[in-house]
Amino acid sequence: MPELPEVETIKRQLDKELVGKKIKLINVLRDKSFSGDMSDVLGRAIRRVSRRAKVVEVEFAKSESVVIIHLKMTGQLVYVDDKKRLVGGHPAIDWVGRLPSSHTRVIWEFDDGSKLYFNDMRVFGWMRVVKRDWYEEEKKRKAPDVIDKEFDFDYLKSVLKKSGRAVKLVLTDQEKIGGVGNIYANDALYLSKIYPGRKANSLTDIEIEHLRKAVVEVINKGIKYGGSSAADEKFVNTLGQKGRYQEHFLVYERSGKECSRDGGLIKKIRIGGRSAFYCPECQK
DNA sequence: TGATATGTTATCTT
DNA sequence: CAAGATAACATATC
Repeated sequence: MPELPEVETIKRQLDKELVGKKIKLINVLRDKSFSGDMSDVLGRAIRRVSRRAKVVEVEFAKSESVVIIHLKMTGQLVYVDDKKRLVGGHPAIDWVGRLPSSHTRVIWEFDDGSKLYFNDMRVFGWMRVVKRDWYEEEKKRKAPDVIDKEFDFDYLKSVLKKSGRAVKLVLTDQEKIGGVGNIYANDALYLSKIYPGRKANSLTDIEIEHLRKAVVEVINKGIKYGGSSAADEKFVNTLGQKGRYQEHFLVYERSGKECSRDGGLIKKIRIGGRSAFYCPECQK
């Protein structure tokens, strides 16, 4: 579930809570979920939590290493101290249930007794300790984030013109554009009135600019509403800070419902093995 | 029981 | 070789 807005929401919460705390120990309950040499961050104080595309980055004082975290489809981070519980990620019972849960893969314990739980039902996500220098070089080779200045008309056009794939697949291709996943891709295409299956290289200049604006708009809206909690809302109560973007979905998970623009019935199709939602009346 | 699931990547197949 | 399509990862829910 987490796309850029969800990861940004998590990043902001964690940055507010974790800076200055020292990690006492890291308890790895599932080997696949953690890699790298943790001795380089144990006992070090957290300096900053940041984000690049869908990756959370944790920086430490007096350390050559950083910890990077990818939640993939079902990862969630839950921070708990005496008074509060902050969560971000996949909506699952862990948000409000007892911790650690059967999905808890890694636990960080801080010097003040607070804890950070990394839960991940499907175990696709990861936490990695990597060298800062190596990671900085890696990042230079990555595609720009969709909210970076670099993501302008010329950039998007050059990416789209090079591909004959469905435009929705290009939008969610992290090699080309950082941070957009299925939810926001569907909504951005709806906003710009473009059929998700259109060949990327068939878009006109005007459509490309509409699409670029729409992507930026839905991503910023997602951040504003604290991300989205998609389905499974029944699992969340007031203890879990669930996002509210799902209340603003334009087409995502709205198949069979009316398009708010012209009343057309929203259809669900499959593109590249993933679901795509669109209004057949206004998306061409 | 079978289909489906929000992300990424390895492995085919053109 | 490269672009594109598809399977795979591991688990839960409808």
